Amino acid sequence: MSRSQPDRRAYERLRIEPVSTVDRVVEELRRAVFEGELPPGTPLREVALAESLDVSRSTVREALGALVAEGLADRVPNKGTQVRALDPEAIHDVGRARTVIEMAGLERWPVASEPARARVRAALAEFARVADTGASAAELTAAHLAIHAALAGLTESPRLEAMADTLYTEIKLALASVDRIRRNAGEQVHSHAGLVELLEAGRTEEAAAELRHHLDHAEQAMLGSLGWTLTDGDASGS
Amino acid sequence: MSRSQPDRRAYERLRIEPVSTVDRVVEELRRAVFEGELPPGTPLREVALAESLDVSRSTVREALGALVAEGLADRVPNKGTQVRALDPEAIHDVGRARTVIEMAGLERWPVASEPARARVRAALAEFARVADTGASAAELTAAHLAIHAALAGLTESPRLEAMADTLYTEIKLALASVDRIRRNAGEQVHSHAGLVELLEAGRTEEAAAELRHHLDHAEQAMLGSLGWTLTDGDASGS
DNA sequence: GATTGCCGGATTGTCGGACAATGCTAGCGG
DNA sequence: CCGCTAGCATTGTCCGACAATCCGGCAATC
Repeated sequence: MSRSQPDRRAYERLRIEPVSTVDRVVEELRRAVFEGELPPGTPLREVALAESLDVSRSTVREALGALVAEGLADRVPNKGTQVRALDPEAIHDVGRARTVIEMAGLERWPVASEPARARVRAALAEFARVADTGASAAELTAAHLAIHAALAGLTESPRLEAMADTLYTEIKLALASVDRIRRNAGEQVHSHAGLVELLEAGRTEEAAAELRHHLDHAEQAMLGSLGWTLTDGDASGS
Repeated sequence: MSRSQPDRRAYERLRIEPVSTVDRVVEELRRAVFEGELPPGTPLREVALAESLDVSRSTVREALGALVAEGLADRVPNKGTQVRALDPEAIHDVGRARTVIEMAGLERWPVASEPARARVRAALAEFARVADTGASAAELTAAHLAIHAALAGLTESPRLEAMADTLYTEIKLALASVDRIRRNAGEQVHSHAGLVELLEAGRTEEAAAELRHHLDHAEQAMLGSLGWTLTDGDASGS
């Protein structure tokens, strides 16, 4: 063994990602979904997409499979694939799940590695910056979720982080329908900053309580924002 | 609305699941992997599989995608798909992740729904029964994992349960290589029974400690059983 | 009038073949 | 010993096709 690698470390961070056609299709669909161009429930027809995107149906099919695996779409055998529609129950479940993971991360603050903690601080700073410069709603939520992702990162478990990521994906999906994101970004920043301060001060208990409160509140806000827009869809006229 | 449905309720429980060809292929591959017919690292060649299973390559491809999503295989672009090989680091991570989820479930014992608690008791009883009748190693681990799945079920969050399931899948995968499952099934039963007793008695703290200890121990046992069997595979003769 | 049987269009599931792009290996020449 | 090149194996993507299934409507039946 031991091929010649004199300066491996210098190149350690270099990475390239091969972009397959499928990847591009997935990316485009993801964008359209998050952008609200494809509202929840929209059927994703294979032939039509293939023609529109000028790729073969096989490619579209594979991309749709990826979307389903990602939680952005639902597939019913022999019926087709649709943009995922989240009901209040799903929102609640996402809330419960992420509470478990983020709380686990938070409790590990004292023993977490320095980079993991730094990531939380960095995410917080970035959120503050974004909130200040008054960015788009999507950017705001992205920055906000980055903080929570950093909290999940405190677990220092790739699997838990990945799980948290899928949850955040669902949240972004739910929020895609709601354009009127709450404007209280300032208050949000303050709340998170307080959370981190408590952590830095070693008052983990209080931080946990704060986080739990925050998550409960966030869930309520989300449900309130879109709870009634999705219940029973009585769109059938006639 | 309200079409005429006089006796809808009578049919409420009826369900059928369409079995697509892809499903069958996935099932067969899963079986082969768990059975050890396809050891970790085995390449899953598309054409060869297609010919062997007498299905088209498209179908195999889709099945492989499902396996990857399930965590049973890894796919490297332009190189192919292989049966997943778990390194010690992965084992450790699975351990951390499931600890978080199962602990969360356990802490919810007092407030969990009755069916959720009943599931734990049932799984425990089943494990004891299986251990008594001296079943196969695979059945034993399945019954064992069912207990832990029931613990995860205490969270009563479908998403967390699903996440736990993928973790258990990985554990089964890792254990597939190890035929010589620890024989101390009796002791295992005892340990879990004690855990549940503590829960029933409301001594949650002690139960948590017990579970944590059990999980740590299990991880050590797994690492010890296969830690050295998977490192560098020097199979190239010539 | 409600239920059932049947038909036609739309869509998905699966197939087979085809070809370019990529990765791997071995041989060739310097 | 090293780099280059050619060749082979395998995957990525495309195309066209057909059966299976779903859905809505319409006629037939009790």
